[in-house]
Amino acid sequence: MLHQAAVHITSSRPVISTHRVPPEAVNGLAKQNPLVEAIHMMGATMSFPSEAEIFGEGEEADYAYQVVSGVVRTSKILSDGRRQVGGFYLPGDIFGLEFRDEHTFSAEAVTDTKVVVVKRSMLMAVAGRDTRLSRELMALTGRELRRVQNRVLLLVKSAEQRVAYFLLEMAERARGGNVIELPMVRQDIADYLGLTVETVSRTLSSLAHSAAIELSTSRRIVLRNRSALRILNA
Amino acid sequence: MLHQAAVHITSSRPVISTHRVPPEAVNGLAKQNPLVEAIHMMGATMSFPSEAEIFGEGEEADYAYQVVSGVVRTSKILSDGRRQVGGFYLPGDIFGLEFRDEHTFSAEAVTDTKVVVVKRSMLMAVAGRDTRLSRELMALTGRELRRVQNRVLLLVKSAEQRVAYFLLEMAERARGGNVIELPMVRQDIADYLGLTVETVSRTLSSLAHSAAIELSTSRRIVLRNRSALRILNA
DNA sequence: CGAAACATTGACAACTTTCAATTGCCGTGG
DNA sequence: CCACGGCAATTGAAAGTTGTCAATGTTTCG
Repeated sequence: MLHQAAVHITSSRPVISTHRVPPEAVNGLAKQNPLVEAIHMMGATMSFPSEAEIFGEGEEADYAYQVVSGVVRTSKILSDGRRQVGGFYLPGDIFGLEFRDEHTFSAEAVTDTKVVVVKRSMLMAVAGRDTRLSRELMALTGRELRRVQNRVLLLVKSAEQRVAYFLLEMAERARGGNVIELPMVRQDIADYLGLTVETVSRTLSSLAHSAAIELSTSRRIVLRNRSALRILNA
Repeated sequence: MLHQAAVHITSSRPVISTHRVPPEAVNGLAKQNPLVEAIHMMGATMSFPSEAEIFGEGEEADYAYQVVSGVVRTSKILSDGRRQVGGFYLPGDIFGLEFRDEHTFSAEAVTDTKVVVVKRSMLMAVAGRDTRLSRELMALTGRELRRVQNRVLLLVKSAEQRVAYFLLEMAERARGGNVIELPMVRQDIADYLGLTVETVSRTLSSLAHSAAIELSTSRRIVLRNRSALRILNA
């Protein structure tokens, strides 16, 4: 039952820069979203090197974050030593916003990463006055809840289904068409899907053999037959 | 991979009664909770016989519900025919409140059940004026999110750990001390934990052999050694 | 270039599901 | 009241899936 768990300890310090990032810089979805606007108006940008911790599990959840560039993962170490990855956040995604004073997960940079940080109290204060913002916060929460519920549904499926789902999800979110450049290592994927690295690796190989995907390099995957992947998921 | 799935089809009609239920009637937690007060002020009570559907997956989520008596489960049929149970709701618990217009899960009465129903729009209207209520709604959402996240952590554990967790959770929520009167059948438990009935049954038998629990009848379980169960969870 | 980290593959073990049979429980009707 | 039927629960045996351990191959980066 004990999978190996990859626990990275990095003490790299983040670089804090005070200049403002124009909202348009992020994924183009900035306009018309009051939440994104608010974050960029009031926030400061910070840079984290690969594998650096952005915040720790149990720390006070005083800030909300939005990815500007790079990729972030949230994770939690289970009592048996394994690690569960809560999710991956790509440019434009918001993370770290909690409904209680402690972070449930920790957050780490998967690659060199830039994020915008804003104090939660500030966000809440504005939300008290701006209905659109508070509505947007509700919507964000709803999406987050749905995302976690989908993970529950995912975790009762077979290894093949989980991996197929992961590939389709990444392909859609990263918008690289059929080519996926994975920013994370196999261990991250395994801990996200509740599998071992070996099972993830074997499943990918098997999907490659059945011509559903192509493994150019271990980090670059091409979807050759999306519907085959979707059927697995079905 | 295909477990058997228990799909119950019942066409029993609910009984709608218009009289108000005094808030104190519910679990004693009514006072000081503006959300519970609001529900009972504005809501109507409905009765559902065992296994009746309260709302269906995909239906419009116009109402929020609170259990008065009995037990409710939410569930979803997966494309492969299996069923995933989202959660069990005991007297006092609120369910069916969504952030979008469709229900993600369906809800059924596990036993004969009485619930209070309130229109979501009414709740939201009041929340717009009453800060305490809107704060309570946020808190409820936060708890729900945490609950689902815990289920994610649960589903990556062994069958024994899942069953132990389930027993401890039920014992705590039903407040029967060490005696648990299970309102649901084994299939419900299995679909909640992402296991098969056989595995649940075997695990319970094994826990009974190791003297951690006692199976008086299949519906009545006595916790004999809570710390043994907790260690499994650890 | 070479070491270290990452990824893949194989063989085997452990856990869970599947299929099948049996037992126990409970309500209904004779 | 008891017997019967039906459903729920348990148990057994076998198969399938995933995890574990170990070896080998590959990539990355100083």
